[in-house]
Amino acid sequence: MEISLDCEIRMSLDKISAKMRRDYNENLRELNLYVGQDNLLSRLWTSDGITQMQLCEHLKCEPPTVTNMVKSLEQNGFILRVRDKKDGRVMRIYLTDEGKKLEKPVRSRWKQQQEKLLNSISDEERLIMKDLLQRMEKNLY
Amino acid sequence: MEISLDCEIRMSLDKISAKMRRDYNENLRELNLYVGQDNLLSRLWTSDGITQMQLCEHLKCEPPTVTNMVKSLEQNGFILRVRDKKDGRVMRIYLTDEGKKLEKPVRSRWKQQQEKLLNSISDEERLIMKDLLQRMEKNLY
DNA sequence: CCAAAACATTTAGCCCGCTAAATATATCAT
DNA sequence: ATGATATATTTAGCGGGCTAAATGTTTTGG
Repeated sequence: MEISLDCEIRMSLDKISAKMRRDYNENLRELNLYVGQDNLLSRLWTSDGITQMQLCEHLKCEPPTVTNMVKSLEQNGFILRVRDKKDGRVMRIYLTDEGKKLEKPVRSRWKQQQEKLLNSISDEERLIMKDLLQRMEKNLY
Repeated sequence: MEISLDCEIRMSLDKISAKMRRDYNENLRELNLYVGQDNLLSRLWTSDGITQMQLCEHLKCEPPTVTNMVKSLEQNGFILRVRDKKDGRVMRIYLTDEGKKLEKPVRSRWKQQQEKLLNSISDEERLIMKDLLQRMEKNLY
C-alpha cells in the first residue's frame, strides 16, 4: 500500500470533517446554536437530568469543555443547571422548553446535511461506508 | 435509506475526525507543533515563498486563521514572514532550516497514525474507502 | 492626477477543545 | 471524628477556526 493512498484517505477525512463542521456551524447559527452544542442537546433529548461528567463521556471531551458549552447553552435559555441535592459536587442538566423545541429543526438540518454528503452514494455503498468507518473508529481507541 | 444509518455515518465521521485531531495534536506537541500547523508546513515543503492568501486557499480556511498560525510558527522559528517588495500588501512565507527539519518527523507521525486508523483494512477496502470519501468531499463543495 | 474601489493582512472578540491548577464537596481510613 | 484522598466542576490561559471591522497598499476610472 502506497503512502500516498493513506495520505489521501487521511486528507479526505480531514477535509470532509472540517467542511462539515463549518457548514453545520453556519447552519446552526440560525437556531442560535454553535456546532457541538447540537450533540450535547441531542444527548439530553434522549433523557435529561444527567450530570456534566456523563455529558463528558458521551461527547468524549474534557470537563472544562462541557463547563463552557453548558454555560453558553444556559445563557441562551436552552438548558438549566441544577445542583444535585444528594451530592453537592454534581450539576444536573435539564432541557428548557426552548431546548426541547430545538430537536426538530436540528434533526432536520442533520438530515439535510447528511443527504448532501451522501448524494449519489447508493444504499449498498452506504452500508460499506458505515462498516469501514466503524472499523476505523475502533482502531483509534 | 434509514435516517439512523445516515446518522451513523455522520457520527462515525465526527468521532474519527475528532479523535484523530486530538491524537495528532498530542503527537505533534513533541515537535512543538499544534494540529493544523503540520498542514501549513506541508504546503511549504512543496514550495515556500507563497503568500498568506495562497495558504488560505490551500488550507481552506480564512485569512485571520492563517495570520494566527503563521505568527505562532514564526515565533517558534519554523518560518519567516517577508514582505513582498513589489506588492507591499503581501507577506511571503519561507521555511527556516528548523521548519525544513520537521518534514521527516511529521511525515513519520502521519504514516504511523494512518496505519493505526487503517489497521485490518485491506488494500481493496482502502481503495473503496478512498473513492467514497472523495465523492463525499465533492458533494460538499 | 487623485479619489474610489479592490485586495492582503491584522485586530478584536467569539466558541470549541485542550491542559494545569484551583475550588468545593464527598468518601475513606485511621 | 478527622485528616487524606477521591470526585465534580470551575477558572485561567492557550491554539484552531470563525466573523466583522480596521489598516495599509495597490489598482482603476474619471
